[in-house]
Amino acid sequence: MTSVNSIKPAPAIRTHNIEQIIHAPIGETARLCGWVQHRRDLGQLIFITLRDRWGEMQCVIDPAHSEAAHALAEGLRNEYVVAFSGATRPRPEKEVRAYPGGDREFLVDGVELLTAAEPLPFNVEEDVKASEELRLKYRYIDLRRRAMVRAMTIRHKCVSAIRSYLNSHGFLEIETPMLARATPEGARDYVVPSRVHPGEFYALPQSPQLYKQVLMCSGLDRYYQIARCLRDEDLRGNRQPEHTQLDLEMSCATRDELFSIAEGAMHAVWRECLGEELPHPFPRLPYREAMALYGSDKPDLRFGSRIVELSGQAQCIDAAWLKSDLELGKCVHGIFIPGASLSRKQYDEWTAQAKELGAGGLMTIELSGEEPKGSVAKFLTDSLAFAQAAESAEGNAHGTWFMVVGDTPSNYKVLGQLRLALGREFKLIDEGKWAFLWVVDFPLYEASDEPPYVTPSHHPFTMPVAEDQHKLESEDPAELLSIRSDNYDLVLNGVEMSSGSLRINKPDLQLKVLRRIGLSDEQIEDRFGWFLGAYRYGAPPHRGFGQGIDRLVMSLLSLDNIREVIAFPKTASAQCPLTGAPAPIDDAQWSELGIKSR
RNA sequence: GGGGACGUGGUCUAGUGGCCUAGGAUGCCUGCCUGUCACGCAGGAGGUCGCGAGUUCGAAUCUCGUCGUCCCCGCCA
Repeated sequence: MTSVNSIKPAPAIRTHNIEQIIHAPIGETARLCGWVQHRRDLGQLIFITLRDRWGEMQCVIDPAHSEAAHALAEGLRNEYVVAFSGATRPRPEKEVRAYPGGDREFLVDGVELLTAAEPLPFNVEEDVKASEELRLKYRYIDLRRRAMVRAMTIRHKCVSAIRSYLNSHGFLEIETPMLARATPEGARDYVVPSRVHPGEFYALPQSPQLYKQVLMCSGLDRYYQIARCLRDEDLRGNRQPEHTQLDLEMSCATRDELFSIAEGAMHAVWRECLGEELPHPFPRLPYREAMALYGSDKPDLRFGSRIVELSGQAQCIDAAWLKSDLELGKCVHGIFIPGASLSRKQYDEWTAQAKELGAGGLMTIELSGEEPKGSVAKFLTDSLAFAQAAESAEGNAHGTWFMVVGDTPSNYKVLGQLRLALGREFKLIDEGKWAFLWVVDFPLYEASDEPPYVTPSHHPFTMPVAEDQHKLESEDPAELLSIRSDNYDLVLNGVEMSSGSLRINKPDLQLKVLRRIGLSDEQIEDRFGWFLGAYRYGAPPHRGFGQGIDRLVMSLLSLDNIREVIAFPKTASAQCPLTGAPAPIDDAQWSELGIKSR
């Protein structure tokens, strides 16, 4: 019998990766492996840029140094996988470059071709020219690009920073099933047929929401999971059928304690991924104020130009149509855009946009010059009022007021949208800024078009505040809409990053809320009976949130397309160009599953 | 479900009724070249203009349909 010790270790395929050889002392002997990024054949001398995940190294093959290596190197082509043995040496002084490893080159004395490559469907270059469809079809090539390696690396660091932060704060990472039970409401489910139970189906989880609440009932107390969430809905630039979420839940925690954990995780991520320190603590804004000041439940705080009520100042606008609107009880709201000055054509374009958003029209007063200009300037009896309002809103009276008249919620909506568009147009947004904030105290319900004309603004497991719980019995939508809850979103630069709440932990209250969304007792028992059961045997107060990891990584990298941060994403029609999924299954599978095709 | 944009050698693109036998760049192939780094120079191969129908003497170009991609609205508790 051969002793373990008698087997000699195989010689190394690779001794250094490129990052290591870049940082090794010059003169280091090594064997490098990588892809031929580029070959520059000068006839005698051949230069090859060798690429691996960590970097690039210029390799020199000199026939005067090694005839054999040179003969082999002549046959190398782009994206061949090779092993070069040799040693680094300093570059001639004139040839030194500023990039990493630009002070040295790798003089090759042995070339081994590990695998040849056919000519590629597109070039591996940073300024990629191939269409996105082609990049996805050959994703394994696209992922060789530095930008993609960076995205995958940052994504890894982000998740890893979150894990290590939460692990050190007493959280357990617990996996929950992918083969789950369909729940009514919400998004459409992806469904998986059961072979063992013909005609019955699992649903892939839209989120681990119910499982994590049950884990709290089990007393696991602090749970998190980097969880895949699946929803069969139409896609967008920042939406995929499967996305990854930091799902977290904690028992017996105040809102402040939960925020401190969430903020700590964000601090860890920014430190690990970008080496930046975020402000502490993140500002908080009640939902009601967010709507009144920014016309949005996810305001972009990278610039000002808040919404201001100008009904008083509007008395100085002597126009009959405006007076009659004000007498009808309508309000004037406006935002002041410092530095903005509009041509007639631009004014018409902004007016068209305001009308599309539901405004009757758009009033402007430009305060940049001697005399006020703008659409209602000629009706002004006193421009000082608007100058003062601009001064107190923005500390600046050079710019333009954009104003609408109407009922307050509609004004907020229009100005909230205009604010973002104007902020972009007039370059008010500080792109280098990370404007985190908590939007808190969302109402339990928001208005809906269908009976009962309200829908949960977060989800039906959110705790209504105690004093408002009696209103759950009401049939009046206005009454229902006034129910408050301990419900919060984390917003970054105008994008919703996470969403959470204090959960209901009393079975009778949970039952009431589920009835409220229009479910019969029978449906509730059938679909949520198991969940309510968990609540009957001792459910602690608990709260948590879910945070979109894809969006987080997009923010870290300043990308606006979710596909750029996912290794193998789906197209807008939910297909995978690489594998061809989804695809038909064969007849045997149909019959084995006991289901029929339409 | 609705709306919009796009589809031309491997890749990116020019071409808006005849001047197109479809131009360029890059990649690929051949040759030359010892300090290149998007190497350079010379030559070469490579296209039924997404697919189908129609209008026209004539269609990459106009019309309709269809397929695919992207974006927006709906949808996404």
